[in-house]
Amino acid sequence: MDWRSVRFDWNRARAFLVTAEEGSLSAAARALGMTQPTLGRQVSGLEDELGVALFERVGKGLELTPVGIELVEHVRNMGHAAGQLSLAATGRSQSIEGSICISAVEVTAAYTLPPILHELRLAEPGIDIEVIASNSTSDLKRREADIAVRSFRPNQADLIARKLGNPKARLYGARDYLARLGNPTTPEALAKADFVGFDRTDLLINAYRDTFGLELSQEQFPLISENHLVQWEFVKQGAAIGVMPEEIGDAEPKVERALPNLDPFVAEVWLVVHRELRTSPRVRRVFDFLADALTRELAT
Amino acid sequence: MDWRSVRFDWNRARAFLVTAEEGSLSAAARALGMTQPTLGRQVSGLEDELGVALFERVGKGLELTPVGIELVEHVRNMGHAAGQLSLAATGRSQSIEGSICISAVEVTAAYTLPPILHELRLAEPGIDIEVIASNSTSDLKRREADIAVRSFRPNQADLIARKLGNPKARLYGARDYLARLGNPTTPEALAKADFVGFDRTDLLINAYRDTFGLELSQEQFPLISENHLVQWEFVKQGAAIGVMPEEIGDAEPKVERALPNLDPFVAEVWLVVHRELRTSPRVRRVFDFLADALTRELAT
DNA sequence: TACTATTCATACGTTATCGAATGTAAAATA
DNA sequence: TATTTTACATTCGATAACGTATGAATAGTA
Repeated sequence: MDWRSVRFDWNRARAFLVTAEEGSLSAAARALGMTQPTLGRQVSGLEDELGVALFERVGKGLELTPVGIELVEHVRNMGHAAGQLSLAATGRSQSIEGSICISAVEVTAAYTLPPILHELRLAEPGIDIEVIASNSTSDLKRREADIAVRSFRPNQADLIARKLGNPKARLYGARDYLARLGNPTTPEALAKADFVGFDRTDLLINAYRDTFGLELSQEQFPLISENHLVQWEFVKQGAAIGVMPEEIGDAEPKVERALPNLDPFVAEVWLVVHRELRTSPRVRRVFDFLADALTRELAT
Repeated sequence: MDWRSVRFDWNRARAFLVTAEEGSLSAAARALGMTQPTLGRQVSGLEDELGVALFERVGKGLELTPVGIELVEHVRNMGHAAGQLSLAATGRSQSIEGSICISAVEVTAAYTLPPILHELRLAEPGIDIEVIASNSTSDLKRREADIAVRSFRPNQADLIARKLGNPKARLYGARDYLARLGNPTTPEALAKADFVGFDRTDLLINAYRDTFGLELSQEQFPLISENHLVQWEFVKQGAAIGVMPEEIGDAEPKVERALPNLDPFVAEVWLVVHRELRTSPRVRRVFDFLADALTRELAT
């Protein structure tokens, strides 16, 4: 076998890949945890090494040359294989120490996980933990996280999911806000209040009607935020009615259940991990710990 | 996009790949033009980085662990993509300067190419040339060489081939050796001589019968060498009869044609290049130069 | 058994690479 | 138009990687 064609600096190929995908050296540097000069040197080093111009320096920013567009396909293949390698290696790693990344929706990340993860840190000081708080369903297959807490069963084949329970979500409002509304006891009475929502689509209105029997209109959603934590702050400050899991809503003294007799919304909680990672002692340890803690949390 | 999974040192992956394929750190170091301590550091660095044991240090030499066997598949994919990248980049490189690698059978490499390549060096001082002299049909698709001189039309789709001519090969023997045989003038008389051959299979005997009408037996091939240059030395020293292209055989004063009236063996000469590399000015320059020079050589 | 030829591991001086700081230039913003 | 933001290029000291030299251990051979 002859290795002439693989002798070039592979790290420079990585720099090229990330730079091309991110669109700038600075963004690539942020993504890789390196500095912009380093990325710049590596990319131009690759250009010299291959004898081609990959980027065109056009004022501020870079732009792929036609040659660069053609070659980025190949570094993308390299990157894909590198990702597979990393995935398989993490799965086969037998060391309990290292870092792990958990993805969860904002409310879970902010209110549910911290005490659990604190316990985990005490039990396993060698494990470093990173939490990604995002309502977007981050893709485990792309290694954005090692473990994810989800509210639905993922349908991807390579993912292993365990259902932890059925948390109940209820309507909450600040005590003074509910008082101002006259402490409504029927859906019809509450339907005159303001509500917080994720966006301005009809999905939320339909969900309120189907779940709680509340007939609401677009005008009753004056406060919109994609961020559930921001929504909750609005609720706590008495600006509107919002939805929260029981465990979190009941623990907040400023608010109380609106229409406590109403049937709650029954959600699901799934703990998800990539099949490849399941065999790693570290991932398994965290997965089992989370599963245990969250199950207990939901049982109360 | 999240790049956590590609943050590991890709050069270490390359070190792992070549070490696994070559079987030892020392061999990998030779193949990559690095030193053995460097490769050793890179491999163990990757092991630390991934948290897995890739090799088992067993006495002399390394042995892949089960995990290593599994992971080498992925670095092989990386290596394949890296090779594709290098190939495409070389093809797109617009710089005439750089190195180029030419593969040819030993006789061509030793006698035909040197004067031609000397001329080329004078015309293009910026091009460094490497010649691989090998009778094995080195694979252009694996980038063992950029350009190859072949005696047959390659049938791989990605290769571009140009036929340069039909060199004639004849039987030669040292003058004193032919005199000792009584200067044979018929195939029957020459068939009592000794011959040199590539191996001990029947292919050569059949070729002698079909081409020159010589009925030979295994016993008449006391001198065997895979190396055509070694064969030629045997012929020059009067040890046996051998085959050579006319241009080379006639230029050697120590030998003369055996049975000069016999029809020569008509061979073919093809110049071959990978389709991807054809667009490179450097490769194209060398290709055209070689094609021109070899065509003139064969016309004389 | 002694010898040779490999192999991988270690120590140390040198080189090359990296990151922090700074400069420059082009968009976006006001 | 002045200002801010964002991006790439350059410089220089610190650091990490490399190569040379050497040692230890193993497998093959006389």
